[in-house]
Amino acid sequence: MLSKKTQYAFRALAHLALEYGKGPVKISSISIEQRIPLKFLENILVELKNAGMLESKKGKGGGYVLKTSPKKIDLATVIRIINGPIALLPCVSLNFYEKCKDCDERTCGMRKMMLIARDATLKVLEKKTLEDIIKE
Amino acid sequence: MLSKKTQYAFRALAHLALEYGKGPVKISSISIEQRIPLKFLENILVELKNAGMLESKKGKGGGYVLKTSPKKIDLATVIRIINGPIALLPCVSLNFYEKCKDCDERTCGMRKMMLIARDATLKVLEKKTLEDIIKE
DNA sequence: TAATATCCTACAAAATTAGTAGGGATTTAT
DNA sequence: ATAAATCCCTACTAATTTTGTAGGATATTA
Repeated sequence: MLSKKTQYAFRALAHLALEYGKGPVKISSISIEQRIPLKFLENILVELKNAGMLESKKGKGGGYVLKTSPKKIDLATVIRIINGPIALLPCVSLNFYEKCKDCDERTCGMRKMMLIARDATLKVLEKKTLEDIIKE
Repeated sequence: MLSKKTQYAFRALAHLALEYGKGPVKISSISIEQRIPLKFLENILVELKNAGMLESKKGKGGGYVLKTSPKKIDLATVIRIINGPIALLPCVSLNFYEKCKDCDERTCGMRKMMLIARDATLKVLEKKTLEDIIKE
């Protein structure tokens, strides 16, 4: 399951997607309109910014904007930044890979199945974007 | 990601699948061979039993057996028993559904995307079984 | 220089996960 | 009947992760 933090991230990003092209949006207004705790949201937006998904501007008139079009921001990328791995096991994760102790990867049946599951999930999450979320 | 407990569960079930038809297997021998903490494994096996996946026998010569053929035990069922929901959001879970507060389910774009992702994942996890895990 | 806003570090509370302890209940063998 | 073997139940503890909060530093604008 996605953490609450990740759900907040998606709400904030959807908000920014709707304002895309209209200039910076303040954290505080996202916080209020999306009902997300202000300071928690700050952390989230900084993380997204550090990951290269957002740009920020300080001072009056400042705020956050999406760095690229909502069409180009896919859901898998967002999840990886805030939530972590998408795969069900570390040993089948593309971006957070960790070898498992006691199994031989070439023959491990569990791993094979989890690879298939991962691919099926990724095929969706890498194709769908913020655009898909906001379009009614 | 699957919890460590769930990974233990799969290892224990794969073990039982390999012994399927050969009589009960003791917790202690699963614990040793699969390197799973004994008391923790006890909890896991009782849960699987209470969920109807295993049968147990007490006393000498006792232990656990799969209640049905490894072919009939799919991965989604195991995950739901030990790990919980497979969906990425409570509002798109079939077995652990919870309504989300601030969204209209008919129009929520996030929900639509997560439904598609869930279906893709489930299609794999409901089709693959313990048999698939143990067959080399 | 004052106001506005993001950014940084650190902490704290709550929830979940992982594992342990100790003994009770049931079955089998002697 | 009794002892041994084995699962089963309740409760606790420890570790980790999640969900925040606090307070101020830094940058920008007017």
